[in-house]
Amino acid sequence: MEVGRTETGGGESLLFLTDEQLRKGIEAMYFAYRAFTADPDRILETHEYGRAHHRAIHFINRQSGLTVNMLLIMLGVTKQSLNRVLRTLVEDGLVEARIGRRDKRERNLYLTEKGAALERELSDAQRARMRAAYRAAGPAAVAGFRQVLEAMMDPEIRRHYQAMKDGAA
Amino acid sequence: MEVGRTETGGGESLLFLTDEQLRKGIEAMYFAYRAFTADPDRILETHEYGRAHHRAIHFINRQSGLTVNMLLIMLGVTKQSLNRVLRTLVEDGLVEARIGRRDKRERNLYLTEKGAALERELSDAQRARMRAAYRAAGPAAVAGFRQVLEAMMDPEIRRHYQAMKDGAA
DNA sequence: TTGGAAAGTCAACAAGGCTGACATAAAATC
DNA sequence: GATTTTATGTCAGCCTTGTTGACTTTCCAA
Repeated sequence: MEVGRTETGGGESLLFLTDEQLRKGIEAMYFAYRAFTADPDRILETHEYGRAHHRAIHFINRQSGLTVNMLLIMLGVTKQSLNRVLRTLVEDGLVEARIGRRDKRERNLYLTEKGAALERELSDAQRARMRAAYRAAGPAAVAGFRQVLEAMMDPEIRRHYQAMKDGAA
Repeated sequence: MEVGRTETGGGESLLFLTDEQLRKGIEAMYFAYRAFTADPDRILETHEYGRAHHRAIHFINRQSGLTVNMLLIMLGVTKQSLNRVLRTLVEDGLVEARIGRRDKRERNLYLTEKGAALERELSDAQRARMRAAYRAAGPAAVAGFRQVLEAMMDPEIRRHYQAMKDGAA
């Protein structure tokens, strides 16, 4: 609590670590996250889906063929909770669950064309806001934005986040 | 969608606006927000409260004496939803709702000592994570972090966010 | 004095978390 | 080959926190 009100020997200001600065950061996270989810939420309403469906669709699109267990780890929810969501997506023909080749206990998840279409609609909207914010803030700010967010994540999740590469399984 | 893959005439790279960069930003927001709420959530559990109580307590602490209507705007929920939360906080003696001096229809909200104690416990935990992230990323990154988050907010909320000054009503 | 704003309340409902218990198939191990 | 572990699915019930709609009370201001 008494941290950040002095200068280091090296002369680098620590004023950015005052409680007031931290509180502004906390509020910024809260308000920005609300805006961040608002656009997809509006779209989801018209499709009779919720935020949980969006998350599942996002990660299945991101890493086509990932297993239920992997998705569970990414989302950090119980299998019962995920299953409810996943079942409706499969029933509605947005997601296909194929039995694993090597390990037949596993289910590999894929978006159907219909699922991919909804994913595009959702991520277009979300990216539009993110792009506007990025453009307004500029590349240096964006780099800092990403650095702070990464530092805030739980370490295990951060590893998954950093490992996630382009599209393919 | 085809944006960001070229360079401007001025030579400034727009590679930070590619869909892949935007997607990483989206995922970073999601994962970081989850970590951001995890610590307070654990504390709230032991007190039989939820995230909604935390938010109310946060803003009442931040702007002591604010009205129910103002709190409604900050939180972006319905009065019925807020009322349920606020009622338990008043009943449990964490919040005091005083009738407005000028306008007696209004209720000005204040934290009691007990309420302030819980607020401190919650925000200490939340600040600890934020401080660690700030320290790891450094002041320049923090400035960028705040810039991008502000640019992402809805304009009306951003005005409130920027207007909110230190403590007093 | 009356219209409308601020606040409170009741009821009903939905999404999406949770726990616990149990079933099945397949893989892994003894 | 028998047993245990793992991955998945499913049923039932609970909680928090959001929603809508209807209605009341209080009280400022035109």
